[in-house]
Amino acid sequence: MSKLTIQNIADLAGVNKATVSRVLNGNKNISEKTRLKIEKIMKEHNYVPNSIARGLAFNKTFTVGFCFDYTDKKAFANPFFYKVLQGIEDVIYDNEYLLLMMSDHDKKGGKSTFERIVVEHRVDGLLLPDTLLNQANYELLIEHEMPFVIIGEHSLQQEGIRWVDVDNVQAAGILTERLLALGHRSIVMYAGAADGRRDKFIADRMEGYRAVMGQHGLEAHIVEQADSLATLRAFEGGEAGNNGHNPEAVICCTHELLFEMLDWEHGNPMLKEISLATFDDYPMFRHLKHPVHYVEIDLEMMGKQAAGLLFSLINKEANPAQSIRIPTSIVN
Amino acid sequence: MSKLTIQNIADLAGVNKATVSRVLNGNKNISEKTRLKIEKIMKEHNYVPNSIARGLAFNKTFTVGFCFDYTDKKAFANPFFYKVLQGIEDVIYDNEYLLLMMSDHDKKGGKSTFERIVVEHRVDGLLLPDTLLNQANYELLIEHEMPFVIIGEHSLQQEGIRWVDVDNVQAAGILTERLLALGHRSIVMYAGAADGRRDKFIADRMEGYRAVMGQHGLEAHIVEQADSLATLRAFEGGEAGNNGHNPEAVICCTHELLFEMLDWEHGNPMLKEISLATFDDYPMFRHLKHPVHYVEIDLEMMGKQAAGLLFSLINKEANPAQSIRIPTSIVN
DNA sequence: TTGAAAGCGCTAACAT
DNA sequence: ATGTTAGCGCTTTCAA
Repeated sequence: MSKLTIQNIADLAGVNKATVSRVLNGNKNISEKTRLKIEKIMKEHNYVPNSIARGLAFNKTFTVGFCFDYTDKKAFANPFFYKVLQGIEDVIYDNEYLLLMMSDHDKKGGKSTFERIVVEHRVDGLLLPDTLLNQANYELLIEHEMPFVIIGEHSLQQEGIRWVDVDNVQAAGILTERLLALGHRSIVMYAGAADGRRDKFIADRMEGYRAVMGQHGLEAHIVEQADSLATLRAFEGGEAGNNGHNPEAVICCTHELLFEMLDWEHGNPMLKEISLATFDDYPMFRHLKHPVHYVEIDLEMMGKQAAGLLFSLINKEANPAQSIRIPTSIVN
Repeated sequence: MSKLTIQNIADLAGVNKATVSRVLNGNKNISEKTRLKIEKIMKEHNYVPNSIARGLAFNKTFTVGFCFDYTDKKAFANPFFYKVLQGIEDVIYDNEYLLLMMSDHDKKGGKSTFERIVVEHRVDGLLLPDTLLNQANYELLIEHEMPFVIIGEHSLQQEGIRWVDVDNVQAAGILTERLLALGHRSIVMYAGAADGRRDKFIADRMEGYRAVMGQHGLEAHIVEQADSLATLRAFEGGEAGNNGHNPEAVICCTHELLFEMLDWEHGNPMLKEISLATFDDYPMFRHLKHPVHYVEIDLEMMGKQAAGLLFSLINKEANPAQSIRIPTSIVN
């Protein structure tokens, strides 16, 4: 039974519980002799301090929250999610912390889980995807002085928001370079429609693509709406005034767009002639009907950096790192 | 600032903090008048009780743990994981609980996270996959009187272990029925090699398949090891003494086996003639080079049932449900 | 170096 | 119906 309290140990050792507390917290003011005696007794009885009581005294939870977004399938049902998680866990466990996970479920009438966790101070800090940092959540975090780090670059314009993200400009750049190296010249980027403001990560990918195309003296063709290969071609023809041949390569800005395209073109022989490319690996790529080029992202590193940054905020370290951009590499 | 304590509210209301505590906990012994007054003050000041202090007094954490297994990709990188999770969260949040997630990371030297959480009583109950319930973990849970429910049927022989699982016997049965309905007679099950003891869920799938084949007067052909379609055929020929034609349909017991097969047979025209089937949906199935039949599982329900069962254990309800088997249905 | 005592914020007898 | 008081298990002054 782990019902042992610090008082029990103190009694067994014939000392005051304050003394036991001191060995628990590595206090220097204690004789080697009594420290060893107490440690021995703690081992023998498998004593484990009650972390709740500890938390109450310290006013800490020793827990970091990780909020995820069910609606963001991309970030959840694929390796993105768990590789990042693995990185996060690594550093959290190293710090003797635990991970509280939540989705941003709205509860009918009551508070959302996110709100509850912040308001009740159930965690010492929070990691959350950019998609979940809206104005309301932001204000809540600030009001309750809850340290947080965004995973994915935030689109909110507030100063002082720390985030960790893939370097999407660079990623789009090397992806474009790769397609150029394969001999392609007519490279189209399929970006998807922007409802309202364009997502930052898409905008960055567009930028990286444009830059590299420009460097090679080629024209960038970005398609927002499409529903067939023909649409991609038509756009290109209209925009650039060339004679409307098929693109040699298409960069899809998200997996969704890629799969959408594959759905349209199922069985279309023209597809075979086209190089497809996108961002982030996906374990099923090798089983697809069509090969796909993609950039590789060190997601575990991303998780580690995010958690590390969060801890430096939690511990109020002097000069916490600024926001961090993770570079990507191309697969062969 | 959420620095308000119960004492502050008591002072503002001109009552004792015990009275405030009573309205917090819905105690009946309180006049409508003072209750309303206190509630008003709490609202005005956005008072939120400190859940750690609450936990200390109640000796509860108001947190349920969910342990997952990184090594089990099947249970993690696909919808299995998050649909179950969604069900779990639903009932947890309804109960005003929170979800602590962890992987069973072994820490060099120190305790694993699992161990820490159990020993430190950081949660009131635990949900964990069968793959993680080994003898050591089981004993730890019992020793610390930690309520738990297994997701997936356990293979440990201890009595009184509660679990929630898909009815794999039934699932294999209806899958086999479906293939028979398509006119196939030569149906092979590819089960994969059993290293050590055969996983329970595979054994169940084998059983369901055998039963239905038997009912139709057909011979069951279960292949454990294979590395090509030819191997499947050779086995069939050797076993049944027929002339070694290709199977008309192959049921792969896991997604891994299915993908393995697709890898072998990439570009093999024979594959086109064969119906493939497996368990659980997978969002990429429709993009595969080859159509796949599968059974549908109400995973959200599974999560809800598991969490519900756990709560009845945590709350020491009189007659907690026994282990639960979730039926599956076939997709059309 | 060690002990005594107060306090973290809340609940729960026991009084009144 | 409300107040008083003693914990829950730990940390942390302040004394000794």
